[in-house]
Amino acid sequence: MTNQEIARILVHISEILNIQGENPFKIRAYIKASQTIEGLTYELSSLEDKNKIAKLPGIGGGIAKKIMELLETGELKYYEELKKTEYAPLTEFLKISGMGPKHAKLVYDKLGIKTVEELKKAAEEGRLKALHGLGEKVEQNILRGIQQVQKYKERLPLAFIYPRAQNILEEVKKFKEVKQILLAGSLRRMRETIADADILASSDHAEKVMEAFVNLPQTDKVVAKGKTKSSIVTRDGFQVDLRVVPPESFGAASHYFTGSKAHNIRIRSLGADKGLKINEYGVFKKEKRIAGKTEEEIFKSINLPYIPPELREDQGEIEAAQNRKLPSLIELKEIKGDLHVHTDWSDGNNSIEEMAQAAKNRGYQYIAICDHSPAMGITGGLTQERLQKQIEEIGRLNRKLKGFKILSGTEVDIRSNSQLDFEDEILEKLDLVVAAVHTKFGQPKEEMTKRIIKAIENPNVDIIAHPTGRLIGKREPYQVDMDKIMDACKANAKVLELNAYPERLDLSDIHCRRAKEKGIKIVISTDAHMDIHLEWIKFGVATARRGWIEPQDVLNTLTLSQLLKFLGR
DNA sequence: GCCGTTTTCGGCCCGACTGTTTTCAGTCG
Repeated sequence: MTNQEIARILVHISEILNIQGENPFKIRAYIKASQTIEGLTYELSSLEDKNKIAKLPGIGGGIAKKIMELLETGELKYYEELKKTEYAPLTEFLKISGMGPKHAKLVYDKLGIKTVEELKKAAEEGRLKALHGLGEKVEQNILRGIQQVQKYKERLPLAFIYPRAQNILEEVKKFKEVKQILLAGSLRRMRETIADADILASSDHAEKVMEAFVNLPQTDKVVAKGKTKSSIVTRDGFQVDLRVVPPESFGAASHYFTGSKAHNIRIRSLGADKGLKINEYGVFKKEKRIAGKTEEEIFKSINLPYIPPELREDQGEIEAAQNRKLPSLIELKEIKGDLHVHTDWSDGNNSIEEMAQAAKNRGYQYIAICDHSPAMGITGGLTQERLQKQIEEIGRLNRKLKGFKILSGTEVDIRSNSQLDFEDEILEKLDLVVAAVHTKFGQPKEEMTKRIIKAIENPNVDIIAHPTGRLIGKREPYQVDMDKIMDACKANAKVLELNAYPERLDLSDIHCRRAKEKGIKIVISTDAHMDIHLEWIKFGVATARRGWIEPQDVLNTLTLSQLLKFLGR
C-alpha cells in the first residue's frame, strides 16, 4: 500500500469521526498524521524497521499500529467498521463549501439525507430551511456549494491561478488606501495546485478597500464581505479572499495568511511555550504587542531564523530552523540556461534562433534544443537525417551569436522495448541527450523501471525528462520504482529533470527532496514549445524550493564552461 | 490521538464572517 493510499484512509477516518462529533484534537491527530505521511520522501512499505513509524512527527502508538495493519494486511479493521457506521456516507457533504460536519449530521438525523443527490433535491424543495438552526440563506449556500463541487471538481494548477491572482493583486494595489500587498496562502507557498487565491493587504482604511475589492471588474460573485475580509468568485471561476490588516500588523498577518495551517499551529504553539500569543495582528506578551511589522520579527520572537514560504508545511522546517540547518534554497536568478526546449523543427512554435534570442533576453548563457525523435510521429519528430541537419544549423547560428551558446540536443524517446529512438552514432554527436517515456504508460512497474534504467545506463544519455509522466489533474504517474531510478542515476552520474511545464511539475517537490537526500543532481527545464513558455521556469524553481533544493543540486545553475565540462563531450 | 528537561495527564492556535440567533454556533483558513 502506498503512502498516498494510507494518507487518504487517515483523512477519511478523520472525516467520519468529525461527523460523529468526536474530540476535535483526535480528528486533528489523524489529519496531521496523514500530512506527515504525504510529505515522506520514501514509501512506508519499503521501510525495513516498521518501529520507526511511531517515531514520525504526529504519529504515535495508536495510528502507527493502524498503519502497520494496513501495510501488512492491506486492510484496517477499525476503518472497515467505521465505514459501516451510519454517518460514514455523509463525508461526501464535507466537500460542499459552506457545509461542515454539524450540518451534515443535522440533515441526516432529521431528514435521513445521505447522498448529495438527496441533499440537492431537499434544498430545491425548501425542506432544509425548516430545520432548526438552518434558514433560507444556508439552504441557498448549500445549493450553490453543490453546483460548485460539480463544476470545479479539482484544485486548479498553480500556473493557471498565479497570473490571474497577480492581475487582481495589481488592481487592488492601485487603490490609494492600500499600503502593502502580497499573494499569500498556498499561492505564496507555490503548491502545485491551488484551491483559492489569498491576497493580503495593509491599510488604515480597510472598509474602503473591501468596497473597492468586491466591485472589481473581475468579480463574478461576492461570497462574503466584511470589514477586513471579503471573498469573491472571479469570472475565471476561482475564489479570491482579500484580508486587510493595519500596517503595523502586516508581517504577522503575512505569516498567518501564508500558512500552512500545520506550520502556523506549530509556530503559535512555540509562542505559547514562551508565554507569547501569536495571531495575525502581532506577537503579544500579555496585552503588549512586541512584534508584528515584519515576518522576520515573528520568527525572531521565538528564536527562529526566517523560514521561506515554500518550506512552511511543518515537514521538518521548524526543526531545521531550530538547529540552524535550513537549506539556502535555489533562486530564480541562479538559473543560467534552459536545457529542454522545442522548436518548429518538431512540435514547437518558434525557430531555433527565436528560442535562443528569447533565452538570451532572459539573461541566460545557453539553451539546449531538444526536439522529438521519430517515434513521436504526431509531433513531427526528427528523422536521423533531419537531426543531422539541425546540428549543422545550430553550428551556423552559434557562429552568428555572441556571448550565448545553443546546445544541440534531443528529447529521444525511450521505446517500450527500452531501446532509444536514435542510433548511438548520432547521439554521440549531440551536446546533450534528454531521454523520456511517451508511450505505453500502462506497462507493469518492473518493466517500466527496467525500461528507464536501461536508458540511464546508456553512456550517451545525460538527463531523464519528466521522470514519472504525470499530468496534474489529468493523468496519474506511470508505475515506476523511483527509488531504483534514483539509485541508477546515482550510479551512472545521470541527472533527473524537474520539468516545469505547468501540468507536469515532474519531479514533484517530494521527489526533489528524495533526490537531494540521495545526492542526485536535478535540472530544472521548461520543455518550452514557445518562446513565452521559458517564463515557466519560475514554477519549476518554486517546486524545487519546496523540495529543499539548493543551487549546487541543480545542473543548470552551472556556467556554460562548467556545464560543458560536466557533460564531458 | 499525540506529546512532554516544567508534565505520562491534561493540555492541544486563533480569529473573521455568516446566519440564525437574543448571545452564539458553524464554517473557514
